[in-house]
Amino acid sequence: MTQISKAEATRRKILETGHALVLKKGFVGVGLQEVLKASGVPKGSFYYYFPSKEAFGCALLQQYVDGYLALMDQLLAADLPDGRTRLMRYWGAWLAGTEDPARGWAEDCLVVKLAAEVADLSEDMRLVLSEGTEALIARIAQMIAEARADGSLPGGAPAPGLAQMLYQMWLGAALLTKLSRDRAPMRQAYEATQALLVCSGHSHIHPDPEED
Amino acid sequence: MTQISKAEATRRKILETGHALVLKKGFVGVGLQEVLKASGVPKGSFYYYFPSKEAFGCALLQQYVDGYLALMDQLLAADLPDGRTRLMRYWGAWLAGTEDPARGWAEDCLVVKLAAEVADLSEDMRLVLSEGTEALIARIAQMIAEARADGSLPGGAPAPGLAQMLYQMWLGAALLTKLSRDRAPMRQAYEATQALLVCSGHSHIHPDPEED
DNA sequence: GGTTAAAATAGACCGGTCGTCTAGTAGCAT
DNA sequence: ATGCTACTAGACGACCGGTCTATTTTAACC
Repeated sequence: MTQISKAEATRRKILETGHALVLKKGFVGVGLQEVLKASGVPKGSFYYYFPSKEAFGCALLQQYVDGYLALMDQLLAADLPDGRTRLMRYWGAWLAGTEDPARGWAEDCLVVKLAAEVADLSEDMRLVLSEGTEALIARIAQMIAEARADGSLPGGAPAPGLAQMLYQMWLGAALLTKLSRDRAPMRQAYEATQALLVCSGHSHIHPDPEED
Repeated sequence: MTQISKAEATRRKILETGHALVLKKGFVGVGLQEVLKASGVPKGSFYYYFPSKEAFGCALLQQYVDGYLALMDQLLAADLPDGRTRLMRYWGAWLAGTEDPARGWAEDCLVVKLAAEVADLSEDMRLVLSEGTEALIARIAQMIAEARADGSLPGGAPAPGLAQMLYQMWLGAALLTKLSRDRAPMRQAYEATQALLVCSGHSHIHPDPEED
């Protein structure tokens, strides 16, 4: 089976190198030539592995969200004291990545880097990212629900809305951190998250927009 | 003095057209040629008005933040029933722009569109945007403080931190809205904002990260 | 070992990139 | 009118963008 995986290995190598490059320079900011050279793959080979740059971008994003979601599931399956700990461990990872302690994983987030660029550029890429975040938010909501079920978190606003709102906040925090080169927004988000989860019983976040 | 303003008018025209184009296609995604053609300005003239594409980008962003901040000051100076109304009017503008009702102004925000791209691309552009958001957050904090002073909003978490947290949330909401083509995140942000402003007395967002 | 199909590559293609340069026009002051 | 500056004009260079066709290398099979 090494023959099959040989091609797959090359494909993966391109994707991997592409990820790193795109994270730094954006999608349109990176040329195929650059990716290929960095991957040690000859230029002519690109269209053997991908039908177009856009398809390459989709694969890149798909691989990323798959990996991310898998990590989430791993966290969901991990046995930890309670649901609240699990949830806060997730947010903590935004601040400081699981392996690399200093560099949080917010600076490595492709959603943060590419969402705005991709949204107007390619419908296919947009969809991959959009569905990815949707699935992610669903998992966060699940975490909240479980934490409430085991009593480690008080009830309050509906979990799905709260999850979305929290994710939004962290997304914005990551963007602002990227922009200001200061981690204060991330810390702010962490503290706000704690506060919101505990006292969300008071703040009614309900899904009807009826009010003046 | 029409001579001076003639050149200035052309410069402004380039900036204006550039704004629209960049908003759709990103900064690196737009070529000078395209901007110039759309502006009706010949290609050779560009380097008379701007020393480089980067400088053009800085001017573009500077013009944008100046305009935005001016709009904020206008809102701050407007006489409205109370501070809370003023503040919520600001957030309301994110949802539905002042003039164009359907299309909220979140889709037209250059910070949302360019922050991630510019942060790694150009230090100069990054700084313009970063200082812009900083000033913006300060004005939001001021609004919160004034609303508390006139009694239309209860006290609670320190205004600067709250302002930053709210802005982050809206930034993330705008990004998610751009990505999903669904305004639900924006509505979510609006409701969460109301809840947070009113019940922030309970949720202590204090700047010490001491707890298990 | 020779045939054949698939995997992988080389390199040309055309158009666009930013930026430079020189020649030229318009408008005003003296 | 002359000279001077502000501004326009577009060709030009070197390079890089994504894409494609033709070609070579590799492996499989009998």
